Amino acid sequence: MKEYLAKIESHLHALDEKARAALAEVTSVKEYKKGSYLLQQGEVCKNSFLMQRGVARKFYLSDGKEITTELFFENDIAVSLQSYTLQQPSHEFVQAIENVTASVTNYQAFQKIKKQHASLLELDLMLTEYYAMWLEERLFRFHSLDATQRYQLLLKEQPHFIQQIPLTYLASYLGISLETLSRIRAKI
Amino acid sequence: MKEYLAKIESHLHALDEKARAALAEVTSVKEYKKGSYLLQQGEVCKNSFLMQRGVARKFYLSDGKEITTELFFENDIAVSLQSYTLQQPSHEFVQAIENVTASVTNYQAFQKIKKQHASLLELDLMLTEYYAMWLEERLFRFHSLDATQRYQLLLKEQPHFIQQIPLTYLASYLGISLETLSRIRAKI
DNA sequence: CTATTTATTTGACCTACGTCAAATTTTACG
DNA sequence: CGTAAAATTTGACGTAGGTCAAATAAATAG
Repeated sequence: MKEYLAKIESHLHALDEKARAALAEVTSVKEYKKGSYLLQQGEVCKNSFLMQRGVARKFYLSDGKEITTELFFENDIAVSLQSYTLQQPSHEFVQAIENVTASVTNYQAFQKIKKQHASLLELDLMLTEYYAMWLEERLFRFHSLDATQRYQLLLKEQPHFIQQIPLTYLASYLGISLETLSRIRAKI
Repeated sequence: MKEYLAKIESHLHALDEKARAALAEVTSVKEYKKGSYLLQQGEVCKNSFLMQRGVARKFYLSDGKEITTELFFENDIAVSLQSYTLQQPSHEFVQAIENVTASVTNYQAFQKIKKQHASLLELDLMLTEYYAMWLEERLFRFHSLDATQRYQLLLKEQPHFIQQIPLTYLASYLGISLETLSRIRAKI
């Protein structure tokens, strides 16, 4: 699955000049202060955010509790897929955990240039496939691994998570309570 | 999200003659007996299966236990996404629960015609987006609903599941044990 | 029909993890 | 710095849902 990222990367580098220019045209760089929102619940996700710097998270509210569903680092693309794809109000928030610099691409504009550049359409497909595989993997982990195993795996794969992400977000990302995560860490 | 299915449907109907012909060319109808496998673990998923008739399920083995991750009915597309996308050996099985008739489309051939018909590429993207949204929804349910709520929701949305699917598969699809599902049903 | 397998229910018990509450540590800021 | 606020740890206890085992019930074969 990691190798698919490499494939996407190389597809990106192989984009022809015109496609690249078209993409640049509909994209602009923006800054978000720590704690601010790239997307709010109820708002339509009109942009995708290619993270250039900083960390963000996606979460929704369930019973007033924040459930963090994704963490975004450099080169990740932050969107609420459902809101973005359907252009409907989002259930999710996207929030900067640290100051964020992102390449912001407008949905409508991107839709338009995908019609003109099949290579961008291909890129979009690859990214979506990758995200779907990532979701499958996440589902697998919830199903088949216990809290400790999930934590250890995350630790192994993404050691930087632990440095930069407050425990609260980490715990909810792992689908466990704050207290349980603390105990797991004490144990290991 | 349901409305996106309608959009896909209408995109499908609006396909130009050539794209439609190209698709037909790389597709053939096949039959699978109840209990037989459309895809085995270890095998590369070289085809997608558009279900025309019958029911199938996708599952993997965890500790020798079968975890059912998806159920396929008429008009669903059965694949192992990871194996299909990466063209690598599958972790998952796809098995006919009842006799199945499916439109079988070859991966390589489809890749080729997507290059010639942007409308097919668009179709592929829409299907993948839909699947990703479906996975997000599934994840949400595991996270935020308890066993009873998950069962009731499934019951409401897909009443035919209950008729046609053995309890074992249903339980594992819902992420609960056979016994718990039985107790839930007794209770309601 | 009867027998044998297979699916479902029921019961007893267990455990991973949640919740609530208090203690402690760390961080941020006047 | 010192103090308030936020984050993390620790403890006590509850519970949803798992596991194992046995009892029925339903399906299928002979």
